[in-house]
Amino acid sequence: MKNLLIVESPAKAKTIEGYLGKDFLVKSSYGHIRDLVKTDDAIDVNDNFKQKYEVPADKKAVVSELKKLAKEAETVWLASDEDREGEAISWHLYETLGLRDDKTKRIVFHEITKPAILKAIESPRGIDFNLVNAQQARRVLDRLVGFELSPVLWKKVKPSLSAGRVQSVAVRLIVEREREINRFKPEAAFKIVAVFHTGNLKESFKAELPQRFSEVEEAERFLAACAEATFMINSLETKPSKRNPAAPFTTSTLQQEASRKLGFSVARTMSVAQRLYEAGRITYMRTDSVNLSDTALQGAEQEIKSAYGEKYHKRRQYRTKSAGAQEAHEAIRPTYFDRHTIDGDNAEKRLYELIWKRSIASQMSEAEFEKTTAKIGISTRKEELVANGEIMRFDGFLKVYFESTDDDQEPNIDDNADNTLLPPLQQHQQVELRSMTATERFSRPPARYTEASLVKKLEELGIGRPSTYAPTISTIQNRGYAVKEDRDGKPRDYRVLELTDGRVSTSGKTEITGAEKSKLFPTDIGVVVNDFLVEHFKGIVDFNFTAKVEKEFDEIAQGMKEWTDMLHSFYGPFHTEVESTIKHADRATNERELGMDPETGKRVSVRIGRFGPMVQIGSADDEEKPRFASLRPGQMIETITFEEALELFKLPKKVGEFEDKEMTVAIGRFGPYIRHDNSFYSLPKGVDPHDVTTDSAIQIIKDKRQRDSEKIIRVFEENPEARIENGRWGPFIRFGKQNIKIPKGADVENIAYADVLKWAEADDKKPKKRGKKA
DNA sequence: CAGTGAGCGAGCTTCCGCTTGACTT
Repeated sequence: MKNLLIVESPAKAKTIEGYLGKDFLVKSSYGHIRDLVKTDDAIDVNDNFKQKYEVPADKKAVVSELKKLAKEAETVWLASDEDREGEAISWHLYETLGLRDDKTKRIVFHEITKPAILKAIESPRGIDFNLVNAQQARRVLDRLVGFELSPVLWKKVKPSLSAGRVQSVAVRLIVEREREINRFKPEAAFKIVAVFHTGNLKESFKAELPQRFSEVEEAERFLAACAEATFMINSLETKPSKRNPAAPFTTSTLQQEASRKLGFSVARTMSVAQRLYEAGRITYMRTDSVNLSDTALQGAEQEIKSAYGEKYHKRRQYRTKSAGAQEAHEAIRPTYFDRHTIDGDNAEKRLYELIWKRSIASQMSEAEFEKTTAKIGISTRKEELVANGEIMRFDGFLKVYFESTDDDQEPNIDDNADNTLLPPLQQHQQVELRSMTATERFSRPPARYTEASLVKKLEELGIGRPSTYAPTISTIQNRGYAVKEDRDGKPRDYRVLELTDGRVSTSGKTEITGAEKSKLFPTDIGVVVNDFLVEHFKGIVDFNFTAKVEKEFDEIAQGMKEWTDMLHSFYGPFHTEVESTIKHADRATNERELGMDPETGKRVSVRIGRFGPMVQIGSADDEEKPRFASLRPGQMIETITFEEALELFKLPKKVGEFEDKEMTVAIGRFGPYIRHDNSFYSLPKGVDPHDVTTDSAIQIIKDKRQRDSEKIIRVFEENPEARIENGRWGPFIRFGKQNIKIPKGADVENIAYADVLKWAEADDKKPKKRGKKA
């Protein structure tokens, strides 16, 4: 074999092999092949941060194969990515495979196209050790931070916790956003919306007052004045406007759009994209670049011109906005633009179409609009109402794609005065008022993060990389620092003043506010850890810490700074801080005292207990044992009120007997329920668990039994505990507490009791599924 | 789907970034 070329990704290797002739064998390193040993002695801080590396077990096979092939090859081409990590991979390969200078060449390319690769082969270079040193500084700093901070948390908070340059900032963002929301006091103001017509009722249109009234009396006076007024078009202005398409996808923008448009978690987006990439449908999905190769630009142009026509095409090159982008790859795009859709499962199809549309749109002409603004004078007031109309003159890129935004939560009522068509109007024309409303609206707190909007924020801060966004989001949830949840909203009253037929009437309405879907909430442990880190390691969890060290990594990469110098000046003060925190800091807690129990006169306090957040009445020193209750989902130590805490002790509650067995009402993980004879009966929606009486509890139990009995297909004579039932996915066998799947091909009508026993035994031997941690 | 909440202490936990399978459902 003449040439061995090594890239990072096996899918990439396959593609490149097709571009190069028989003289090249193309193989993959599967990312990094070496890492710091997992133990605490990986870095010798007293010997210039000397590192101990090892080939992890799952990389041994790859390394030995590459080693063998490298020995046989005349020339080894190291073609890992052109960024810090890629350069380090080349260096680790060079060292680990025992390569020789005279038969090793380092090449780089930013796109997987034939011309780019051939060109790269014509201009090989050596390994850039400045870049390698920058990566070592990054790697060592992250290890030092993570492996010194985490043990501090084990001592001062609780074992197994973790902290790091990236994850701890992610948690901080969530905690601080939650506090902003808790502190937020909504301000009410009245928004005026009018409907006019031109005299012809069919030609009606909406207009809005730009300013709002904070007092109801002001709004009332305004409406009353309008009742007496005549209205005239004071000015009419028509302006052309344009909208440009968004840049093609990067990892972060793909995660955001897939979250908004398809409802995917960031992890789901990445795994679906990985499948598309491996199937050769899209380019590499972990990228921070918005750049498209010439091949791609040509492909898009050809497809747009043939599918939509010449005037829809406009060649565009985008520039990256995010700091710290390393741009080792292209933007995420389809490999073949003429494939509008692909085969595959539903998720694959939908994600592919999103990528196809976004990429195609990025090379299309702008959409053109004509925006008309009419200002309407009021004879009895000096304010003007404004009506906006918009006509699309040319759809351009909107033919295939429009980008959604994050702020579509809780849309204001009547908020769509924009983007509508206005009837033909003229200056000084009189218009007739049809109706006018003043609606009480409230200012909104900042939005909680979704997984994707948190990724966006991290990217803006330059924290994390395309390959780590999804894992980071998972880590902070797995460690119990944050949870992704839905929360019900609360009703809120608002007032509406209405002017019709010259009279102002007031009515009260109710809306639901604060409902959340799939948002990130901090947990109590997340709050404690965050506050501890902010107090003792302000520098590390500072939002600019990464940006600051990245700047130094860049200087190292340019050969302007010694990587060990940088680490020395960081590690000295950091380590001192770690030592003194271990020695002097108090154990972290967020215990709060809420007051005195009116019944017993004992202290009521909240804190994190062995099994999670809890309320305690009384103390361990008391003669009488203290009482405990766990907090409910959605409740937090920081925000729970005295009343809510006492409420937790009212349940579980005995509500009488039925069939000689006690009935108990409690709230569990899935909501309120009645427990009776070791069975659970959920309360119907809307029933307050405190209001359940003996009679209503019996009724709920009977109802549930009735519903269950309707599901029973057959009870086995041999054993009334064994029966066939209709479940959610069809019939199954209930055998005492065991639920057994009916094997494929079995004749449901003629199952014998012997079959049941056989299947039950087989089912018992199957490994039990791992229970999720609560 | 409960309630549980002491203390002792061996041995363990943990970072970020680059890549996929091997798993289970």
